[in-house]
Amino acid sequence: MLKYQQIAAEIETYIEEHQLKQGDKLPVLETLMAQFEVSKSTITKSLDLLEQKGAIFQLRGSGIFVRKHKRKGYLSLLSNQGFKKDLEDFNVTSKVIELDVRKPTPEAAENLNIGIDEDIYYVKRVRYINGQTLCYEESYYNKSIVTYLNNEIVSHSIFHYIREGLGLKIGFSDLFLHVGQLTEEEAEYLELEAGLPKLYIESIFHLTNGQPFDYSKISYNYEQSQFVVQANSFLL
Amino acid sequence: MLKYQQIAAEIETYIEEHQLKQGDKLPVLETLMAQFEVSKSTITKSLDLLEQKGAIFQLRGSGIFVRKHKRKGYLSLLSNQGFKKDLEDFNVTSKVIELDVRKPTPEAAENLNIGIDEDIYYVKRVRYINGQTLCYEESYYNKSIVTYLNNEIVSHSIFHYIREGLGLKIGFSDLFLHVGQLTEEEAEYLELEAGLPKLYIESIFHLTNGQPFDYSKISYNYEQSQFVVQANSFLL
DNA sequence: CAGTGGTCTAGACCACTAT
DNA sequence: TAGTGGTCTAGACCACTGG
Repeated sequence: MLKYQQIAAEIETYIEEHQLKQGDKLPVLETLMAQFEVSKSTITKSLDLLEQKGAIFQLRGSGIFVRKHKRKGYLSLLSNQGFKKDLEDFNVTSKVIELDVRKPTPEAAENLNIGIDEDIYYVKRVRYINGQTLCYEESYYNKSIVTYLNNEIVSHSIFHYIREGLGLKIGFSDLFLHVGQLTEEEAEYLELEAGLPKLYIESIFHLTNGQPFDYSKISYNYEQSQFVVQANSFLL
Repeated sequence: MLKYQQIAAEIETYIEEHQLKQGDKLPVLETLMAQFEVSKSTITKSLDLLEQKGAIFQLRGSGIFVRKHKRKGYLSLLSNQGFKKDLEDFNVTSKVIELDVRKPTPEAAENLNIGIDEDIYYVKRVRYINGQTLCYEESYYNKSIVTYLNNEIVSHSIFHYIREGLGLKIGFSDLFLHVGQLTEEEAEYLELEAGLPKLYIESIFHLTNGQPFDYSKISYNYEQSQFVVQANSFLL
């Protein structure tokens, strides 16, 4: 682990363990430099990381302060992390409805940046959190990248398998969010009524080299859909 | 304007003007250093900024590439920018329903970090975008910070006035997002039916020194509620 | 293994905050 | 105006990608 990541992690742990609150002051730069025995730039990089994550804020001429929101139970939506791993703290299970190799829809081909004659894995799932329906999901995986999937893999974490099993490096994603109403089919899978609200997300995941490998359309149970965004500076 | 911001802006303009697409390669670091006559760290900082914004991605050992999503008409939701200024490109107007000085609700006092006996400005508005209803909004401003508001200010951009008129520096915000159903009152103001979906956002805005000055509860017309998140690395 | 991006340093100098 | 964070430099060295 890199120095600046290590230091960021340690500072975060420190804040956690000492139960520091919003506005509490951290040691000044010089102290931190001495304490961690690194140069100013390295400390600065650590602090910038924590600032991005919404853990602290820095005020030139004044100091470094803890930043914290008080509410629990929200999914953190950060531009540099995507949906956080918070979900994994809960018991998430999946029921596989369909899994096969087929040709992509024109829409899927477009988003995966492939021809409509190339193979993809098609996966349809319903996911549950603590026994309640979480989302209904249709996914398309570029088969020339994600070369193999089976029922076992798909009913657990596909992404974990992609990283660990296939050794691929996931880089970044584009998420498109809408609010809408459940269709009959979605409502049935989510055990809700048609016409009720849904959070609908289309996502495209890319490897670190920019190749898209997964295009998914997901409808979330609105009762489970609450998240927090910690925003920083403003260009407004 | 700082060097690294200036350079980032120029690179972004360059991408725009040359209509570069996802995957197009930018010059290597050494070239950029020479071209802008700055040190490596400065270029790196510019590029990191652009990477955060989702404009490029960098691949060690390979190069610097353009990153772009194709869809238009989405509000960009970035952790380091909040809701982007995209909205200002459209014609947004406001109708003020209520505006007065009063005592905060316990909830507002809690979120503004003040006592329930201190004064706040209470504002209720409906906002329109291109003639359609955009959102219904209830806001509480800490009067000891936002010392004056009137109908004229409130029917235009309150934040613009806070920055320019009052000379305050806005630092960061916490947004809490939910999906839900419109109440009778909200539906009436938004010219929709009760029970239809809504995007509901509670937001708390802080000055650069961490003081909260605005607590707002906003219900968005779901037809206007679509946004994009460009996420980067993964801790998953 | 050549090319390229990433980390880290030591230090000069600048800009903002609070008193 | 003292204290504190932010920018920028020049350069050494490291780590990854792809032919």
